[in-house]
Amino acid sequence: MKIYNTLTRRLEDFKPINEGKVSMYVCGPTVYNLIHIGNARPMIVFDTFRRYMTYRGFEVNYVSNFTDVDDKIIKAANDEGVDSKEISERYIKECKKDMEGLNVMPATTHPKATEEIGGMIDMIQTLIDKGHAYVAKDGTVYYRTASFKEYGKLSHKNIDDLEGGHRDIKVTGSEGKEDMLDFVLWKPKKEGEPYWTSPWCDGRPGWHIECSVMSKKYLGDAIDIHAGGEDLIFPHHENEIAQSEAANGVPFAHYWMHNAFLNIDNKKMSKSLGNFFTVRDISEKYDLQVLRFFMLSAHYRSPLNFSAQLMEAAKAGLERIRNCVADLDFKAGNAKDAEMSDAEKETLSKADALKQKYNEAMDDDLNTADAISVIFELVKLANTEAKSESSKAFIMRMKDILVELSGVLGLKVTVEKEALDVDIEALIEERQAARKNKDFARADEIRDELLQKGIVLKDTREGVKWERL
RNA sequence: GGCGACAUAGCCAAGUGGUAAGGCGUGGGUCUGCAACACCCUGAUCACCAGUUCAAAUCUGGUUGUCGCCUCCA
Repeated sequence: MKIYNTLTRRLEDFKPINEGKVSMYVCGPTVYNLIHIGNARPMIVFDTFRRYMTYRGFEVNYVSNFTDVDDKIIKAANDEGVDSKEISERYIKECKKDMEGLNVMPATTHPKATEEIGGMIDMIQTLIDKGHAYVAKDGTVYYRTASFKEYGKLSHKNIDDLEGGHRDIKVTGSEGKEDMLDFVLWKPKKEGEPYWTSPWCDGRPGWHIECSVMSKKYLGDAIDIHAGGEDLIFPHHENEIAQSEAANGVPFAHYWMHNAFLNIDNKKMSKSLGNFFTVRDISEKYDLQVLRFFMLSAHYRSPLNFSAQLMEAAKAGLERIRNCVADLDFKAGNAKDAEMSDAEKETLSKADALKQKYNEAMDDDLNTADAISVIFELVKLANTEAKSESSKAFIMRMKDILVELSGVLGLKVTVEKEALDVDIEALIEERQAARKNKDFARADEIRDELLQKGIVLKDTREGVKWERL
């Protein structure tokens, strides 16, 4: 397995700290609103990575946090006149609902920042004790960036550039800082804000310290992979490294993985541009599996553009895979229990070769676009080779491979078969009779009627098939 | 100003030295009462220029263009 490591800027062979195990931390959302489709990209990408590693036999310990204390949450709470906990709990619940729709597996652990304050205070104290942090007059605790020689190693920035940069925007209210680059570990409460008692002042933690602490607690001082959106490289992940390595004395994450951004109609998604979509918005128009398929159709490190047209294309593509699986299912139901023919065995060996190709694609820094193309090659093979006279064993094997490989991508391609209402069945039978009598007007009438009820009929060589819209 | 990414057919997107995967769409055809599904056929010399090489989309240099980070942000 090769992974592109942001730290070294190159593709590296993945070597876990502990044989056969993967410890992985993915920065989760700040829960002040419904998650947007940009939030969904890392969730889907790294969930797919996790599924693949699991598929390849690794035991994956996957931790993803919820940041549930933050300015935006407090603002949302004040706007609504409710407690900030009410806001965060509400949106954690909604986020989990969206994740389910996207078929993103729950993490091994989903820690919440507010439940880890004790650990944060401990780590901040350690940093102060080691001289990596200091307390300002107002009780704010800052990280002493200059004390960490390797600061900038992830984002590959050099500190002089950062300090002497030509940026006009200066951090305001930074009088207590020794250096402009120092960042907050703990800040004093303001009126109406949630707070915790600490040795320095009543207040709350800075954003960066949360992830360092939660990662340490649930995965240990050194972890295999730390992942998130590319915008987090600086300052968030850079600061996490500074905190964790200064406090723990060992390299933090061995591999840093970052997904590129999702754009909307070639522009960065933002509320001000009016091109802002929540996952919930999309779910009203599409099965969220379509969104997942869409996101995996490009490499995770490439910027991906979102548009209505592309969603339609994704929908059609996913439909092609599902049609194939449904078709195999249908044929299997009628197939005879016969020995597999030599031709079938040969086709299966082709399928196995494709499976190998799929693994190679996924091993290559999670090349899901290539992996999907392999699935389409399998679809073509199945559509061409599976016939009504094929053996059941052959058909089932082809189907299993398709379902398995799609499943590793988190794509559900099987359709739940449900019992039809008796009257619907009667209508289908009546229509068949009408067709036999060449009463096509009546036949079409029935088909339209069923369409109204959301049932689509297809007349195939093997008989009538139906599916729900 | 600093750092970085990208530029492949109508659209999306793999491919990082040996004459361009896959999907969507388009057009034509087969199957079907029709429709849908499926199948067959249909498309690019890889932004531009120069160089390295027997050989480049793939390496080097340059040009142009798009974008991201440097500020809360997936």
